[in-house]
Amino acid sequence: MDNVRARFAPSPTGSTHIGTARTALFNWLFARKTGGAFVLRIEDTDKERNTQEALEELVDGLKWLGLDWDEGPGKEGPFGPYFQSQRGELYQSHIQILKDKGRAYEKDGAVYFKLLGERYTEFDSYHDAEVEKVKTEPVIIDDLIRGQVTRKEERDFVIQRSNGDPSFHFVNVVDDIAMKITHVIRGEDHLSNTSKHVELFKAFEATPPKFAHLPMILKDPKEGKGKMSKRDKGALISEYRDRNFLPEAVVNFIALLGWSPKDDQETLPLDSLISRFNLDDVQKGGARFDEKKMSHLNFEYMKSMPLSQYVKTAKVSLSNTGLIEPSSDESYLESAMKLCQEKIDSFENLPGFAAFFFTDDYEISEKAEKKVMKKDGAVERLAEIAPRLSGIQSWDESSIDSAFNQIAEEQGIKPFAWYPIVRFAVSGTNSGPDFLPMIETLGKERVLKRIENALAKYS
RNA sequence: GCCCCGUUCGUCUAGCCAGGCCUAGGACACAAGGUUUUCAUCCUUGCGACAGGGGUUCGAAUCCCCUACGGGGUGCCA
Repeated sequence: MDNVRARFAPSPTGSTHIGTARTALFNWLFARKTGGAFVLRIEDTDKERNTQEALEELVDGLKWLGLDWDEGPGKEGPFGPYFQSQRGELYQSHIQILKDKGRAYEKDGAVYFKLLGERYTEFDSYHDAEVEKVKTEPVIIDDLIRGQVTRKEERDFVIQRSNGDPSFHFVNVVDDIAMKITHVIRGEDHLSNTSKHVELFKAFEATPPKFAHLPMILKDPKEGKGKMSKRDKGALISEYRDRNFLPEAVVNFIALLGWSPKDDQETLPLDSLISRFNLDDVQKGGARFDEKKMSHLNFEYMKSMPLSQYVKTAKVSLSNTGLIEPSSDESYLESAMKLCQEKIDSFENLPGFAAFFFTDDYEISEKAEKKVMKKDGAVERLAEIAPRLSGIQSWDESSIDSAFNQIAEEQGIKPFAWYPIVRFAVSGTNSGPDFLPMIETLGKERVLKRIENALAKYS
């Protein structure tokens, strides 16, 4: 395939939806895969609904996901401008072309596209009125995912609204022609409209591009019926950014919604996605969003991050919650994060998981308290281990280990008898990072201090 | 209503176009067990699907038809 030109043509009317992001991703992947161009075109013809904030969010979102464009806002190319609101002249001249050909006419102040064929009127129950219809030749939509789809348009449609704005169907086609778009990859919700577009391409004597209609992303049935909407949980990509999900994981996840690499490989970073992506492998049926799988993928990426980068990202969520200062001890932070990295699946949960490393004001789990401290002998265990730990000269994992082993041996029981109690005393919970390294990292002073406090509280 | 598209484990999917290798594979989730008995990690095992009915065929998840169900469209929204 030479000279592939794919485009992503969103209209900035609200927050960026996960389905919108996937459409962008698939276009981008296809362009990168084929060595073609990825064009970002802003369809802002609906003046009432478009906002600057929505545009910024869209652009930020694409950048965050790592999707760059070859032509578009901020990156002018030979077919600009890339805002439809700035292409009025082109549309006007094309309205005129259709009028000159006798394929457009005015009615009620709007301009309609005129279909070819025998006209008749019929009662239409959906519109609850007599409407004029046209017996047109069937239109064949060449769809890379669904094969050939045949449809008929039977009513003239508006190409310019009475307020002077050209309509979506019209600008879409005019720009696809003008920008020499070869492949139109978009949601299945456009499939039924595509016959309108093909009629328009034909009227302009242009070859229609190849189409690929992506399956819809459906709502969780618990949330209702239909396609996922912006109000649904997990629907907005800004949500993932705000929750500190890794963009690589989000991209990977949405790529797997409707597409599969055909083997058991699932953790696919952007460059693997490019090399393996293929439009033929896109699923036809709708997909449902699964937050658990999203988290799983996020965890995979979190585990494989280099520690230095993990720490960098962790700092953001830790300082947002006030747990660390910019001046905090870097090496302490690093060893604490090393223990967290293998345990938790999102940076969102990090503050809750790791708070005790950074503050004495961490949360005490009542459940853990009941389970661990309310047992007979717990306080005694804590009291007898304190002097042993206090006696350790060089505070490292193996010394701590032998302190526990020693007392265990003397009493003829296993060292694990002490673990949960000490863990609770120093962290307020019965779960967390691996025990010994955690104790080492916390440091002798903190550990002893907290055991002392616990003793005072529970004695 | 009409038109178009779809339907494999709870979920994402492999297999379908080129029918036998499918007693339908993987992942997430879930459950049980294990990991020198923290644990949200890790490992093992388990659970679990071809929407239904007809046909074609020696043979169908794969091809055809019907039904059911789901989705989309039917706007001077995109």
